[in-house]
Amino acid sequence: MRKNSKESIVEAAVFLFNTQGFSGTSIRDIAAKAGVNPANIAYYFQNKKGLLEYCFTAYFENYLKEIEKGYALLDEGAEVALKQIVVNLLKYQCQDIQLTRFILREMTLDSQMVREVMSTYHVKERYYFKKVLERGMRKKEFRNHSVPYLILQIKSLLNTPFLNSHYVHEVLHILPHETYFVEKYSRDIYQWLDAILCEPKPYDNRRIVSV
Amino acid sequence: MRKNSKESIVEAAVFLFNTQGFSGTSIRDIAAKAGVNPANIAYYFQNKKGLLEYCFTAYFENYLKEIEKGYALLDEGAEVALKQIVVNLLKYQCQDIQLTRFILREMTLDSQMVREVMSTYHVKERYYFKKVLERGMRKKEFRNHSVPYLILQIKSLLNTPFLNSHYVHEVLHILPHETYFVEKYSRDIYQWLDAILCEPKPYDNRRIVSV
Amino acid sequence: MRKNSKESIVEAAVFLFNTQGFSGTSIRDIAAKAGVNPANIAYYFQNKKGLLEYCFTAYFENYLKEIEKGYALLDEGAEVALKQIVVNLLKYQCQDIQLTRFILREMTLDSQMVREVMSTYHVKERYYFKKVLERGMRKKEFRNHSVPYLILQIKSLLNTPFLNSHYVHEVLHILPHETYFVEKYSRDIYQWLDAILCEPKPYDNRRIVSV
Amino acid sequence: MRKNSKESIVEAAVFLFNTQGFSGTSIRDIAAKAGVNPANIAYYFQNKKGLLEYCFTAYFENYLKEIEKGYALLDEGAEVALKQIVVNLLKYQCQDIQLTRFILREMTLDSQMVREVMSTYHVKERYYFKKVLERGMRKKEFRNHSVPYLILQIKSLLNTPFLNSHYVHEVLHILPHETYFVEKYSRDIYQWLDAILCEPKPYDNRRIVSV
DNA sequence: CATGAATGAGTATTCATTCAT
DNA sequence: AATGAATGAATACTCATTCAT
Repeated sequence: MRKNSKESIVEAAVFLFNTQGFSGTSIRDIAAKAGVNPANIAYYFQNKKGLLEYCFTAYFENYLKEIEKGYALLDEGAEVALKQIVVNLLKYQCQDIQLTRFILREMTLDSQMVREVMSTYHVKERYYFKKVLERGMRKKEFRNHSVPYLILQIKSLLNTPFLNSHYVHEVLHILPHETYFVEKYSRDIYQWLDAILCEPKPYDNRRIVSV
Repeated sequence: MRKNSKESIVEAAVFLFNTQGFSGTSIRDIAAKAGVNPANIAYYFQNKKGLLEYCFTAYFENYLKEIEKGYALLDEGAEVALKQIVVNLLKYQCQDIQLTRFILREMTLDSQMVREVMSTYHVKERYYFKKVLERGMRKKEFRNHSVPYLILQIKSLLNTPFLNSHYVHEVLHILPHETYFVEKYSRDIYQWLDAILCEPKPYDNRRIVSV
Repeated sequence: MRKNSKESIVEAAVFLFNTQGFSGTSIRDIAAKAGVNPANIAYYFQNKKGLLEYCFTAYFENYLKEIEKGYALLDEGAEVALKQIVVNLLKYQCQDIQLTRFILREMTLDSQMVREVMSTYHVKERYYFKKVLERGMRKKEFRNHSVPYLILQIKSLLNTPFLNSHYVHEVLHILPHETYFVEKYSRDIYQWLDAILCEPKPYDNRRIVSV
Repeated sequence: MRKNSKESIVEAAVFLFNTQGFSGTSIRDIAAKAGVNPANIAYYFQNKKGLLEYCFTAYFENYLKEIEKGYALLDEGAEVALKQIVVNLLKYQCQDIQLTRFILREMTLDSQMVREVMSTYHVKERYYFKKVLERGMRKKEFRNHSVPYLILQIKSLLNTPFLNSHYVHEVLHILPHETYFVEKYSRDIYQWLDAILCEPKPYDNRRIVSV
């Protein structure tokens, strides 16, 4: 019926996974919303788990790329690289808030897949953050701090607006999907980095490309 | 036959909801783990949703109390109150990390219950935070800032270690359930508050009761 | 709680059996409506089937008595006896329309209990009707007719208003619980008996006691 | 795999509903008797209630048609039409005694569905009966009588043999499914109509088509 | 590519009943 | 006499999945 069955399935799945959770969503719900036959999902993704894996892989592959794009600037300074990573991830997660929220939520479970994702993507992510932070500290750009605790705090600030987008919208009246949000919120995180991490120096944030 | 059927049901439920999610956990799983008959769950909690509501209510009632205990110190200064709220919530969430993780995750869905919780507990929570922050700004204790964005960041830092306790443990090797964690992490948050929020002044954090 | 638990249980049971059927009614529904503990029903009636049997027995014992009261008039003539039986049964079934409807409906099933009731009460009932009809025919009071078909028609007319009391009320706007109904309806049945069964003779229906 | 799953489900359902009642019959019983998977019932009829509705609709749609076929003869006289309706309904109900008994029994409950059926089919049925009876009275074919009471009696005579087919068979030894029954019983009802309703005149019942 | 039919295993829930108190 | 706790079995229903077409 539809032009692009596969695409419309993913679209419907992300929407429903996002609002009801993975376990709370049935393949028939997805098929109904996508306007396709349930058996079609098995055809494209083997089974429900395959559809989940498809979403995870797509998300984290590109997620890592965004980190690597910032990490590539490490030679220009740890601060530059770190701030670029931050803004890249913010933007990336803004692109598809529904998918982001769903992935981040699912990552809080204790499943086989979560363990696999953590042992690959998250370990790589930690590697990049660690490299940047340690280099900053070694070069006296950054003050000394516990690296894991810094990563924890950076990730806290990066993920919460998306994971709790409903709360953020309804209670705080902040709209994370608007372009203004990235600008404002990245400035807040920069401020936190400047205050907590960076040695005081006359530095402006102009170098961070914001595209 | 069992001494405390009701209690053991809740215990098993929290554990399983935590690891598998609410929808991913069957009433039979819970009953099996608790060593009771599945029908007993209906007897005590009416249905699965009732068991969920029981957990939510218990959690948020006490959650609010912790905030209110800090808020009561407002006359001694906004900073004192805010830091007390922070450490209280950290400790409270540490008490039962499993329950906390499960509740925080479930709050990222778009269910009827989530809407209800947000419109009561979260709105009250925002009220207290707002009062403290605005009072701090009015009295020149705090610098001027966007209140919603401040709340967003405070909640980010407070929740993430628990929501992502698995990641925090496996990837960052931080153990949120150890007493050391609260000490270390609350100091990090205080540092952030001092740097971002508080007007520079010779102030020590000794006033914050850490019990 | 209640003064008379047993009585209030039966009352509630009859009401619910009547509206929802026996299988469609749960012991908890009954207990709730009667304001007693479900275990109490087992105490009084052993089990759900016992409660049913109690209703059946009470109903049919008195049902038969009403027939026998009419049958006792056989020496005064078959017509007198038959009409007395008719009016007695009409009145009896009017007394507790709810119970009557429920019993009559349940008698249309193929259960063990139904077979037992039929092989005792209904066989006796048929015996009395047959005796009266055959005597009427022998004495030339009645025209010759098929006895079973006559019984079938008499029972049709006697039971339908109660079995279908809802239809009778809502669609035909006849109210079988009003005293007027017995008067009017028994006259209709007499008219049918006179026309179909009785040999033409100057006879009035005054002899039939209407108490 | 089966040739006619849907048909065999309905067949099994009618048999079991007839003997045990709707509430007393489980979907598993039906599936077992029909030799299909229980989930198949949900596939075809959505749920148990859907299966019930299917039976009701099928029954009453055709039931009304039989009435209308007789009503179409009204121009040939009220008596002709009425007797044709009677014989049509008798035959129709004989066709599937099991379904008829089950439907008639279920109509004695106070459910939502019963109310709906009554407010559509039964109201239409009453309309046709009323039209025929009033026309007969107006044209002096019939004596004056209470229309609702006449309808009540006609329906009594028409339904009871089927509703109580078990009793009729076991106690009275009348076999309503044999062709002889319709002939004999319709003659009895005609006799009743002639005696009670029709003005005395030399009329024979030969006009009523008995096919 | 796509689908309607079908299924076995699983879901939450309700049931009548039991029993210690 | 009466009840709260507890249970095993049964309930209707939903699930992801398979497969012939």
